[in-house]
Amino acid sequence: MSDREIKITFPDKSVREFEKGISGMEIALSISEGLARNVLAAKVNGEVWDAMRPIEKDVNIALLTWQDKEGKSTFWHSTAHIMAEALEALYPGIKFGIGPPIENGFYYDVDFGDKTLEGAELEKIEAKMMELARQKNEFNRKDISKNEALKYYQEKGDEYKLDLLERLEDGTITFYEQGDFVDLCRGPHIPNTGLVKAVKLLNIAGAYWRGDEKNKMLTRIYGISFPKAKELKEYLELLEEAKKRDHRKLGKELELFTFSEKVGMGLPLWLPKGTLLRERLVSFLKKEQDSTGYQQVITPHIGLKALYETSGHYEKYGKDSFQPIKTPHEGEEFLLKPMNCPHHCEIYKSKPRSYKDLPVRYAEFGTVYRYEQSGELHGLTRVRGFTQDDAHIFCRQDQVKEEFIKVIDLVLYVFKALGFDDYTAQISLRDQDDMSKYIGGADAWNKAESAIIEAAREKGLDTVTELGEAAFYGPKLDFMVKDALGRSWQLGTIQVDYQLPDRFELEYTGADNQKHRPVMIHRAPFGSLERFVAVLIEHCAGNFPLWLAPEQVIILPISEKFAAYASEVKKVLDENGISGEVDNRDEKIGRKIRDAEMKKIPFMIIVGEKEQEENLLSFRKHGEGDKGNLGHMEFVDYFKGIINASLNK
RNA sequence: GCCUCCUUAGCUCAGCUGGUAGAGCAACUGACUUGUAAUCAGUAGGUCGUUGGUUCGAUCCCGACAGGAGGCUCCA
Repeated sequence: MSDREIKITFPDKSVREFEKGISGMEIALSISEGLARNVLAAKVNGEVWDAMRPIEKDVNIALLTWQDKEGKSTFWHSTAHIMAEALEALYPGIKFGIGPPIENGFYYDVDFGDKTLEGAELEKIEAKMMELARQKNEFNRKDISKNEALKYYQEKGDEYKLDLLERLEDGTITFYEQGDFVDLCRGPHIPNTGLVKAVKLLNIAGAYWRGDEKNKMLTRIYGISFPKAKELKEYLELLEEAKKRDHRKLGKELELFTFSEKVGMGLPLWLPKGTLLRERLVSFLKKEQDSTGYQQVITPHIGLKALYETSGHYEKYGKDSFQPIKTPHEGEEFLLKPMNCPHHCEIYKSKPRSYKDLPVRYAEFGTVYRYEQSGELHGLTRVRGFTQDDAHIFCRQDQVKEEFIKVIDLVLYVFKALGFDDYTAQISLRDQDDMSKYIGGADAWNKAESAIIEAAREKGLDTVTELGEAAFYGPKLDFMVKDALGRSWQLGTIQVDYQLPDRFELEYTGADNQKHRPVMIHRAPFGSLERFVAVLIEHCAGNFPLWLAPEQVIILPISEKFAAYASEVKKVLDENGISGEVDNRDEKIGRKIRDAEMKKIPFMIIVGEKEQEENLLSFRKHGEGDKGNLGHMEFVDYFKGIINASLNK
């Protein structure tokens, strides 16, 4: 082999020799024209490169197409550049922030100066983008010196790009050029604009430059693009489908909860059916907690301001919270409780504790109130008054890991019983560069963080670690679940806390007859009942597991002549803890079935002449249709069998 | 809190570049007494989110406020 040749290793480990300086695209062409047509980028030694970029040495290569995640990102990133080109053509003089690909599509942050971009203009931009795409302009990569780059943007007067450039090292800077547009960009990009066959700009939003509220707000345009028009259509249909699962829509349709302008935004009103669902969740968890050593406690909804001064919450959140409640007594102030822990600390303090008493586990379905920013409220997932399935475990340092692991087990059991198998476990640690956000010393933080990391590892959890996401008093392990539209929400949470025990001067007497400080673990498997119910609704599209369904069965008499028999059947169900009503409306059976199906009631029991004569019931399963006849108790057994199967550990 | 958009009957939505509104479903009344995803007929229901302004005249145009949607910031 001559030194003009290099060895290329493919994902299947096969090796071929090519001439030095060959590009990913040329390699693709050597395999097949079809592949070459679809190649968007090349992964070279694990790094995504432009397909046209020459390769100068022996490497591993994987050719990326639309099927690959990185292929899609590259495609969307390039589309963002096309959008920028279109915008510059339509609105000369605008300035650009950043324009990255995201999970589904891309965005670009733009400073339009005095102009406000209106939603109606998006179509015009889309049309311009498609026009540019059809020109099949190549994306050209160009190494550029920092000085030259600075000069270019100084002349252009784009302070955002200059801001970005200032943080970059000379020698690592590249420009990408397509058509008449040049952008500071690390790349990579697709070979040419012509690969983009369909574009949809989805919405306009405001976004602060560098995500900092103090900076200017830029206009962010979100969009998505595809290599085939059909795929865009399918994507938009998928979005429509997802909207049907939206808990806000289903919550209204299934009469679970509502909001009232008069009561106030972010303050959910639970309707009877929603309350029943919620109570089932509560008793499910209570039962589990009772058998794992928790004790229920109840504390009031308000507490003296001094309580939260002790806990540190007032200092941290006081000015952004619901303001203190005054009383006729001058100087007396109460706060709506934003969390239950201070109250629980005081319960712990109500009597002397011995090391033999620990761990002590206090659980409360505690309703708390937080003044969330108005723009952040969202259905049941982000509200201003909500109920946490809270508990605080007070234990010795040597019990922390074991307790933490027990809590993880509980959370996983809850998720399993409800069919959440697609969650991520996130370890949230402090931001070491900005300790002003937190209370407590580095030593306590180190201990707390390593306790969480170890426990998660021991349970074999698949975790991601986020720095700077910790609570102000301690690190946490959060369980995140996605909603119908792919947005991630935190459900279960477990937090280790060395600060509150200090602040409340909690103690226990050790075997050495000395006073010691307990460690506190905050935990909530659901997180909050509101958010949990919201995500549950979207997860099952309103088809709740049988044991949770607010209406488990509905009895449908063929005509009013069988109303009496229907009540007999209902009595049997009632006696066996099965909840359901009789549909005595003056309607045909087809209509009653249809309505019950729409209400997503798991079982329909149909009773008419035949059933009455033989003392049977005919039943249907939601979404499945007629399941035949059973005796009353046979049905009860069948029903209970389903529930037991889904709740067994 | 900040950007863009939205708000018409209980619900889902029509309403042609300004002349005080319409459908389907639900509700109510009556007929039908029904066999596995919508029986028929009739009745009633809205100061077009609120509030200023422009106009002879505003659901429609402009402003403010409230609520909602999608983001940003935030999230004990």
